[in-house]
Amino acid sequence: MIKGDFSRKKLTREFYTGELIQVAKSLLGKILVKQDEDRLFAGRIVEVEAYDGAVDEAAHTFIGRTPRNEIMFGTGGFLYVYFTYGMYFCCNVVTGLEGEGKAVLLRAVEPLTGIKSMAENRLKRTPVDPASLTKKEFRNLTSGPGKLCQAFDIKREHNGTDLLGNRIYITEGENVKAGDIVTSKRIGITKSVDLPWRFYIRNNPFVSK
DNA sequence: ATTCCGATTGCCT
DNA sequence: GGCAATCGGAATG
Repeated sequence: MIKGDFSRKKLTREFYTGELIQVAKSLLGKILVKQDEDRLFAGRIVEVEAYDGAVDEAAHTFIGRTPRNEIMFGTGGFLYVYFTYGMYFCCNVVTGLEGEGKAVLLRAVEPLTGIKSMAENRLKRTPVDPASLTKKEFRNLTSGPGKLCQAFDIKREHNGTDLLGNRIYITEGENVKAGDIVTSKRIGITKSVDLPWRFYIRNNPFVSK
């Protein structure tokens, strides 16, 4: 359905510079695309979390500007990629304006294109026959922030990527009905734990946990 | 220089 | 459900 479909419109700078929570919810159902030299990856965004350095102790920007969070303090529409737990990467969509320090963590996507490559990246062996994956293995390709970055091969070098460029970008997708968006507390954090800033598509099998 | 610990995952009981 | 893996960023000495 999406494979080979380049007709969908890219999200604009105006979209990304909008209000954090609005952007976070609106990202659900959109298509994350990564075009490598030899491979194309695409997945439908099904789970996100919002982070806001102005009020949110869990945000990397809460402590003020550092070399690490420089991209997150920039203007909306750039990718903030960070390394965590000594072995994983997580990627965020920066939102708002220069200096605000707001971003949306991409927590899970539903694989659409490049599934064979995603499986090879996740299982760390090659070749992999996608048809041989069990339902559980298939779900496990992109059902978490570290998993989706490994599947898409998103790493340190992609920090700061302009989402209006041609390497990594997000396009329009299928509309998600408001009633299908679930709001909850965020996962895996120890500060500002009560902010209801996790959003996901109801009953989607790729949503983490 | 040293210490602490994390926006995670996978394996073990 | 518990916990180890693994390392870089930030704080502290």
